[in-house]
Amino acid sequence: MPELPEVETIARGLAPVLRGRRVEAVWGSGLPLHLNRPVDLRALRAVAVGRTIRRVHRRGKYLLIEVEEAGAGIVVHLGMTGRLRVQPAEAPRAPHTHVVFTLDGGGELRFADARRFGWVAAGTPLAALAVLAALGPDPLSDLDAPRLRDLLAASRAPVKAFLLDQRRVAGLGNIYVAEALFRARIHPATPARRAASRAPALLDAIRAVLEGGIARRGTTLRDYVDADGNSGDNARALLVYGRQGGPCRRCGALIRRRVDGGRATFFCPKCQRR
DNA sequence: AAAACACCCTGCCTGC
DNA sequence: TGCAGGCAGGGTGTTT
Repeated sequence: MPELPEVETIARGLAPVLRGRRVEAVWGSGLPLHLNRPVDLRALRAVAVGRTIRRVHRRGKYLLIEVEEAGAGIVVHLGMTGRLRVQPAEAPRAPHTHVVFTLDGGGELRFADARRFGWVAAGTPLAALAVLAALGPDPLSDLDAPRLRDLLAASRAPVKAFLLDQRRVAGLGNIYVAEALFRARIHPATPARRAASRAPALLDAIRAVLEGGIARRGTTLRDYVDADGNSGDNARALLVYGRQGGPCRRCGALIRRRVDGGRATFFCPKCQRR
């Protein structure tokens, strides 16, 4: 599932290939993507066609492709099964390919997404997109312990729901939240405001799991591949996610799985007490 | 106002 | 062997 480390890995893989390339055309499958919304091809073409890509980076889980026009660019959200690759134009397109940017020099930037939870949109400028403007601080660059403490203290939500809310902290999904809470020894159902005093440890844990995920090039459970089509290696480093019934690597107790808000939650009942 | 929940989608896996 | 049903969890819109 593309969370911050997976999007970062894709951005790092795409950046050297895309930088300096000119977009010549944009194609769409015609199928709607996220929330049954059609892709606004006209807007994509207006921003991208004839322009040169200057920068490829990430904000939270959003991939940003900036063009030469000041601040303008394309934003891609990978949803659950989205894939972004640069491939030769003559190479066969993967199933569920929905948006294709033709590049000068013969390559194509292709967005494929089996479940169509992802989306692609234009921003003029990117910063004006409401979804980006609403994002909370990036835990690797814009967050410190006092700020996290204040954010936690202001929320009545369970700490797991707090961390999944992109308006609070940007980039965490179900996998890395489970891992971070385990490392910080915080039970997922703990009210956020009661976890505020442990903000320093929680921030350390968040950074450790995200940096580990990036170092291992992302977590591949089933669908995720990087910009080169390679799986990530982080799944073997997971300590609680998907390990229900297995022994805790720290204390040996059996990892539990429960469902909160319709989402699977994994934790060690001994290391993470309420 | 914030929190809880339903919903979109497809592929894979399980159980009958 | 075939098929129904459950599950995966991103974000958003609606309800509580």
